[in-house]
Amino acid sequence: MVIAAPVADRLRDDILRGAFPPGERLIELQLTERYGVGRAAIRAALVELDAEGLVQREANRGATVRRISVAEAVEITEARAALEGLIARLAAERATDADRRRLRDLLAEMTQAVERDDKLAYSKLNRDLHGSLCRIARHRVADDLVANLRNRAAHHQFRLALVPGRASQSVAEHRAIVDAVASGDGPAAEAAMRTHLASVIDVLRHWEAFDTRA
Amino acid sequence: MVIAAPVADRLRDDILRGAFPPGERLIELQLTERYGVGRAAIRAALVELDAEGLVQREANRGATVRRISVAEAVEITEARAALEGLIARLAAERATDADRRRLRDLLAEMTQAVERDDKLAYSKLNRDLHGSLCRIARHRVADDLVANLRNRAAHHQFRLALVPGRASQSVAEHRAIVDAVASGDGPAAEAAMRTHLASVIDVLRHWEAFDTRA
DNA sequence: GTGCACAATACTGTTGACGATCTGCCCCGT
DNA sequence: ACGGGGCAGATCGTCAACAGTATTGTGCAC
Repeated sequence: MVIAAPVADRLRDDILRGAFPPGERLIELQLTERYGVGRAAIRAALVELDAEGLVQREANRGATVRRISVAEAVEITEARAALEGLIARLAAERATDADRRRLRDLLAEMTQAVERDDKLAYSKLNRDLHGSLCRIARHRVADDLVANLRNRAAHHQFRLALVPGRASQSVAEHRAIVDAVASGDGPAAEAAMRTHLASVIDVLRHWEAFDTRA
Repeated sequence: MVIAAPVADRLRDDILRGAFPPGERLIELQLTERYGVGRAAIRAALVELDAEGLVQREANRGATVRRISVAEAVEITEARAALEGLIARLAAERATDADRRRLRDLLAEMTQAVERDDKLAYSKLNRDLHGSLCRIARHRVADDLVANLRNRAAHHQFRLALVPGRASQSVAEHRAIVDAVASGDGPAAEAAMRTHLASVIDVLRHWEAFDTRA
């Protein structure tokens, strides 16, 4: 976390980009070869990612990439709503004029991305916007927690971007957030962020009903 | 975290109960003797507690018990307010009749503890009440995050209980929370929980102004 | 007395090997 | 054919030893 742990960072990136799908076994000796470090370093990285909730370790059975059920993704998003609500409120109170301009620029780019139907760019801009709010809010504790929660649900977030019609609704919700932050209205920003994530939860719940049948 | 790591648990308990004060160096060889395990196990425990934010590790310089500034305790409590607000709301929606009775019993005991001026019992009941709400809310993700945040700020929480007149105000705030949860009013429970933690933050901020002078 | 180079110390970081435990498979009996 | 016991392979958990790095203490020049 604090100490430079390049191995954990690389492994985390690989898991998030899908190099190791959920449920995949993470065998220490294989990782040793892949990253060119000793088993002790791999072990430390696995303990760290276990604490982050990205991998699961069982005694004498090794580590696997943690599977996140839809129900758990809902919980994660609920927690995100609470914390990002706080962040949005603080961002509204602390944003400088430059910050406000930057948020509006990001929103404009998002709108264009939706018009171009460029899901990849939209997904990136989405992350940028949430990341910018975190930076503006200057709240280390909440930032770290939210970053972790986002990582945990990353797979489901990716799936979300592919839902037809989702992007246009999402951009409208983000517009409400940006408007509230730009006008310095903390409570409105918090409410808008909660509304946004509540709509994400709605989509997830929809899947839950569907997936449990399949 | 998931795996049985008795060493990390014991070390965490020892840190929380003050056996290792903030800033204390945690030397691996000494911990080896204290807990009767090899250095590898100690190392894993330190990585785990580092990820939890309880200890700080620096490259080639070892681990120390993390010092939590008052400013950081404020941030931690702000994040707690957001998450425990969610928990209180869910608890209000999900509490059974037995849960409601139990909460009222705890509140009655807290009132008596304040009348007896029994700060130790009050502190324990305080933890029990928050813990009960977490259990009732049945929200694993938020529970885990809150438990971690509480641990991180444990020292400041302890100091809080010693402020004169604090207990009577605190019990009034808890009464508002319990009343809202018992009557099944989710939004009111969330608001009451936020009010409670906002008053905790007020006390912390008071210290901040005082401590930075000293 | 003070500042600096240098050596001694203490501790961490890493490696390699060994024993313990679990999993999958084969063989055998029914 | 099917189920259970045992064997072999794979993998984790642990330990001891070595190398590398930061810190502390000492002596010397000024």
